[in-house]
Amino acid sequence: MSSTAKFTVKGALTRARIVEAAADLVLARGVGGTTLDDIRAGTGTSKSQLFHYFPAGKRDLVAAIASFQTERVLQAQRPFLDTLDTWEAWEGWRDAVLAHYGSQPHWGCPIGAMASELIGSDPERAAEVAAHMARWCGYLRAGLTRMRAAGLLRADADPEALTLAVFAALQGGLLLTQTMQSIEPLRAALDAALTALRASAP
Amino acid sequence: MSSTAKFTVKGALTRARIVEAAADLVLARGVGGTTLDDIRAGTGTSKSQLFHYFPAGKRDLVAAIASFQTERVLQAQRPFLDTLDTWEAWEGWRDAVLAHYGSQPHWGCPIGAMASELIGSDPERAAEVAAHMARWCGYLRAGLTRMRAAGLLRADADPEALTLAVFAALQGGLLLTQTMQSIEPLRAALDAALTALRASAP
DNA sequence: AGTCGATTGGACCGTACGGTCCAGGAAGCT
DNA sequence: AGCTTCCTGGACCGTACGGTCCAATCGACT
Repeated sequence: MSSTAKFTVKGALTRARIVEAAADLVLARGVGGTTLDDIRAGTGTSKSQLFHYFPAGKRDLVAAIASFQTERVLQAQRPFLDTLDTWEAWEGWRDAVLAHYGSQPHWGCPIGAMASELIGSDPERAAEVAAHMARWCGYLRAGLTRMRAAGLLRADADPEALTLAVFAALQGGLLLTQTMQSIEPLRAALDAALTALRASAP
Repeated sequence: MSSTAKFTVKGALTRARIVEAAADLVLARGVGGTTLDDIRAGTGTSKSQLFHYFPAGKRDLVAAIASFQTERVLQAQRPFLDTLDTWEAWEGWRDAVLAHYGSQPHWGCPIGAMASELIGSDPERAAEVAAHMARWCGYLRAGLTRMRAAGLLRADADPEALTLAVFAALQGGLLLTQTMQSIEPLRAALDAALTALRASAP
């Protein structure tokens, strides 16, 4: 919410610069591992600017980063994400996900890692991140629901459970991607998830 | 390594008490969210004891916790983990995993969450945790390899890829378990993974 | 009993980090 | 131009936290 309200163009630009640079730092070193001074140095700004654009300090900044990363990752999955109505779309989606995460400067999922880290230290922010993840899941579930309605999935298939399975495979694949420094786990996880999905075809 | 060497029985006991209590705290609040004072208070010990039993301080303690949690979680999967040679064993394993994580006081995987958090702040410790995860994976891969040899999996099945897929489903399911405060994601993820596994049967 | 190391308590220290404050520009508006 | 609001720099502060130190006590062994 909010976004560019109450800032001039210049201000909004500076704010955006901070969020983007901070997002990269947090992706690389985690929320707890990134200090405001790191961000200040990495963006060529000053402490007061950070608190000018994010009055609640690190909390606000973290929330902004979560939104930013969510938009970025959802965008990378388009146009497939909105039209997961066919098996071809799912294949395209899988490829888009692999391409996006394969091209990132760092491994792992910005959203999943933040959620996992924050849940123990800042439940409120963690809930926000969880909401973003739920939104993401919503696209998958919507596609599966439409596919079932169209007869591409058996009537007894459970879109909710299948959604969770695919999303879990995605998140788990990304976690392993991080620890193993390789894209293979993600590929294997997604392939298996799609195989499981197809097992629910009539 | 090391373990009870150079400590008396009483000392080893205290050390174990510290590790166990600290493991719970770290599981609940993350590594960065748990201070040495928290641990001191939570175990009724003193600062000097922490450094007596873990000379390198938090780093040593974290490493000990990782080992402890790994043993605990591997133990919970036995005896299935050692004999993943049949489909029945895999079903049993799935149930054991669900039962173990369902009975924990907190959601999420102690190992996966630590790996994800540490990778950005303490690469050395993260590598240790990753090694534990690799050991865990080894059991899955060994089972799948034996199954292929026994003809329960097609000759063109890739045990390595299937291992990654199952383990990713497990870790991803646990991550969602954490953010959604429910065991369902884990159940759905494991069911889908086993479905994908069965798709590689002759 | 006496000795020596293992064990424990807890005061203390240095610093890194989140956050505050204020003063000095830019930039928009009339 | 003059006023007001936004923007920026950077010194400063309080404290939380990892880590150190030393003295007191316990306990195993001779």
